[in-house]
Amino acid sequence: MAVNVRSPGPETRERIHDAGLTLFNERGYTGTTVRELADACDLTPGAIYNHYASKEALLFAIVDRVHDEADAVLSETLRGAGSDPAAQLEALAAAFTAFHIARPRETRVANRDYIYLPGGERESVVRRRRRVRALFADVLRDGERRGTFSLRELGSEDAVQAASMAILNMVVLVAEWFDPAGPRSAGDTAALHGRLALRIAGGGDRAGTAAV
Amino acid sequence: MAVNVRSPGPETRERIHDAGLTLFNERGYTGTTVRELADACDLTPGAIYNHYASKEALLFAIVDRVHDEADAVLSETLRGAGSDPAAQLEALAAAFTAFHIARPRETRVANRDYIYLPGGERESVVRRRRRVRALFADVLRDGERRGTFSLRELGSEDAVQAASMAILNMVVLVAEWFDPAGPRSAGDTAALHGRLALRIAGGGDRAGTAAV
DNA sequence: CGCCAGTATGAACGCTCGTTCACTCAGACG
DNA sequence: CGTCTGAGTGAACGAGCGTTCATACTGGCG
Repeated sequence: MAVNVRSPGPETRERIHDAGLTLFNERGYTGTTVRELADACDLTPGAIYNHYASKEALLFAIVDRVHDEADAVLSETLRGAGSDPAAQLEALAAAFTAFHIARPRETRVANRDYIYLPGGERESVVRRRRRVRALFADVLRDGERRGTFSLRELGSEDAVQAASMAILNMVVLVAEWFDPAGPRSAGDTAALHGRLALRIAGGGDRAGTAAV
Repeated sequence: MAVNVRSPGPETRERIHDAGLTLFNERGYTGTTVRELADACDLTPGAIYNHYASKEALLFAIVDRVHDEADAVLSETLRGAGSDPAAQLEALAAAFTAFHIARPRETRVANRDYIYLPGGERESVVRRRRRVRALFADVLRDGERRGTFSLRELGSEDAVQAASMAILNMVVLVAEWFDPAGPRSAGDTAALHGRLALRIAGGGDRAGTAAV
């Protein structure tokens, strides 16, 4: 009856991926039904299964891809940041902020709904997330050891952990409040987060990063 | 057949509330079924409805209560903090951190699952959350105006918003990584967050808050 | 002591869930 | 030109969902 051919290549798969992004973001994974997914792509529920083995498989594809992209952003940023821990931290915080502003749906779904993945896949995601935490913590520890940062003077056991989580949470949750129509641009906000990260770490303000 | 009386007063209602806290926290609101809820309380599904009108009503009771408690903590803290913005900010960040460490299930459900509330109730919750954001932003703005904080020197439009969100996200998400069995106590972590908040705001370090 | 209010049961309600299946059809290929 | 393949339909599957209801029991009150 209706036309069967809507796209030649793997475009449909991508359309489902995108609809999953939008709907999982808005209603959560368990709050989204396969029929809603199908409606959003102008498909019937059954057709979804020509492209993904299950609803869970779609979630994993979404979460996995954004983690790939995040890893790429972080490692490229680190590679271009030199060896100064302050420069590294500022660059990482800024780049990761820009990444989260550019992909609000992806990052929100990844951060919130990965818990619905089946055991093995969830663990693999958890491992990847821990590696990101460790990356920030390592930069802080490195800077602390070399005297660039000053976290020990806060007088708390292992302030590195709390500080790196403070930086990471600032960055990861930026899309919850950032308004693209607001007075501050994405780039400006990313740069601001870079400087706030340095403040948290207690270093880097010495070499005139103040005025822009 | 089985014994019908398990508790005299409104204790059962509280048991359901607590099970909701645990299960919503672990699986999310839409990921939790009324039967799981009932099992966790040694009840049958129907009995739940003697105490709550619906699953949604239970969610609202949970979210509403923790917001009441949060409001109480914040206003009491502010009342006892004097008029110095730095002292206010440090006390607010510390107290709110302690609150989130003490109630990890409650705050996680409130922060994540309030989106599943029906229109009117969700809006009321959103309003309350905005008021908390405004409280922190107001303290920052006040300190900025009085020269206690230094956010303008970051060279970004409205750095107050970004800084207050950085502080709030640090505080609100502490339970995601804080380990009660770890080397740092809850009180110590709360105090550390108070000092990190001052760093973010760019003030308060002048009057020897360094060593503890 | 009789009764009522409160709280439980357990079986059912209609609905919607994720998924499957038999089938259709268009386009590519030998 | 016949055939095969990939992508779609629409109806159905069993399971499980949130919720309701007739019924039963019990402790406290008049």
